[in-house]
Amino acid sequence: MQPEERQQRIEAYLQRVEFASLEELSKEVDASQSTVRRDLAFLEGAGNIRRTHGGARLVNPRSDEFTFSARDTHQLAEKETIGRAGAELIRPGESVIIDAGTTPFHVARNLESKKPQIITNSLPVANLYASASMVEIVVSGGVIYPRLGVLVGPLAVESFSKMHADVAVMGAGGITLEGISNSHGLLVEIQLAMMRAARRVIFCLDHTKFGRKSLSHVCGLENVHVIVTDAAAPADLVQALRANGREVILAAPAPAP
Amino acid sequence: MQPEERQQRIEAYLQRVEFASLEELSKEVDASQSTVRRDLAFLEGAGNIRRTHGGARLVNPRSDEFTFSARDTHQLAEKETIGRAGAELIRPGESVIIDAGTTPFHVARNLESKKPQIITNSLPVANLYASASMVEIVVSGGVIYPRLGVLVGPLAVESFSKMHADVAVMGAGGITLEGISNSHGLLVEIQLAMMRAARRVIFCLDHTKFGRKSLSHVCGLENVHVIVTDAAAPADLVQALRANGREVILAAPAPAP
DNA sequence: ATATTCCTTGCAAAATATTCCAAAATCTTC
DNA sequence: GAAGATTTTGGAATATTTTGCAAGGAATAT
Repeated sequence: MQPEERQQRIEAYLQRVEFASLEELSKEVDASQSTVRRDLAFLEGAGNIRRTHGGARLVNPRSDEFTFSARDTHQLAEKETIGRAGAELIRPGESVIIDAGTTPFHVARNLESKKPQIITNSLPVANLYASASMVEIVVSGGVIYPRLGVLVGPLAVESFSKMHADVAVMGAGGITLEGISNSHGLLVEIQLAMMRAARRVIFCLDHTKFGRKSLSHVCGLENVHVIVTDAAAPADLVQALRANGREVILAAPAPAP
Repeated sequence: MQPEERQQRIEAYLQRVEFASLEELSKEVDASQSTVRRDLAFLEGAGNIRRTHGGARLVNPRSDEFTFSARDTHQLAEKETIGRAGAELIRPGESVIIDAGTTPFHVARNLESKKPQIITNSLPVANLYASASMVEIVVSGGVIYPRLGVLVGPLAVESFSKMHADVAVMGAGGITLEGISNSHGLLVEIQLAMMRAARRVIFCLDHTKFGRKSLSHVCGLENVHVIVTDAAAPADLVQALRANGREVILAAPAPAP
């Protein structure tokens, strides 16, 4: 069997089962585990597959920044790190707009001690503090966009255009020197309304978003005040962003206790 | 079993039961308690789960855990029965306003096959269909009222006053011949807006609400078109309501499967 | 206050991954 | 075609991660 064919079969098989062990795969394509490992390493590089201890799993192409799958181990450590660093930027008692998306979600998680007023269109964020009375949380109206758990539509836009907040904590699908972009056109309008409603705009993006352009252009860099990312962000782009006048914060992993 | 699969199963199991002990979980996934602990620590980091002494619980439960659960558990069967009967009254494709509260929640649960458009200010209801694309869900804006998971405040009222729906499925704290009453004053204004927005108003109340008056008066009976309750409702009051011109439906328990 | 249960930490064993090497297969070049 | 170079493959040795267990300490119950 040709290597290419073998890799295709591995991918096809994972397409069916979502997850498979090494043994399973090596039997499926009739090759040694060493070979399958190499194939998986290659496929992982291509981005469609994710290796884990004991096997490999399909990385759902839809599972981008805005998809809240429970099984979202995508850059989890980085996002949590960014979440902590992002929360540092919020002063106690401020009103904070939290965007949909997993990275802003992690900021929200670390916000409890600041006793902020949170305004959001993200159901996961809303649920986060639905039972904790420390945090006041305002939910925008809107139609639920199925897989994302985000409220969208005119009602959502309208909600934000009537509000004012101290900070907006935003997420996105990509950032370049040309600006911010994200993968869901529906969200652009809402994100713009959020940014208009806030005095300070913080974008939280893990390093994989750097240099990437998603489908829809959101805004240029002039609307962005602070960018929080992790240490693995490409140094050249970070430097260029700083030269452009943006404050870029590289979040350091939590110190070992 | 692979770590990822195990973690998924833990999460799936918690989806079902909302809370589980270490022993329970370790038996469920057939791993040592140490391993389950580690998995839980990881899942907690991901934010979907909260560890407690003796086990773990879901952070954003898919049901009405935070509503009135302690009081509710022994009337669960009745409410489910009422929920089924209430759902019968909805025609396919209608737009339905769902009130906050556990009984309307149970109606919502039985509504999937009708492919309705749901409009609600209840987070539990919103979460119910957040990932199912069969049902379109519109969420009103508002401030989260902590333990109830309801959106309240001017934003919520305003949302409903701008909408029109076929039916409103309502809950309440009590019903007498004088009308409907509710224990949370904050909700009254919103309930009135909901009722104004709908052509048909259905109240779903278990038998314990009959003859009871709660703190705040909501409305007289003239605004109520249908009342759904369970078979244990006091016969005299039911009769009086019917004499008053209300349609009262006594929901019969579901036949054993 | 005592007892029990539960959580954390450190450790050794098992499972899995990585690296290295030789054999087989494939591709170059003549 | 054949000899040699290059790549690919399978296996073995070595690292790393994960798992289960046990001891000590914290939280909860009696």
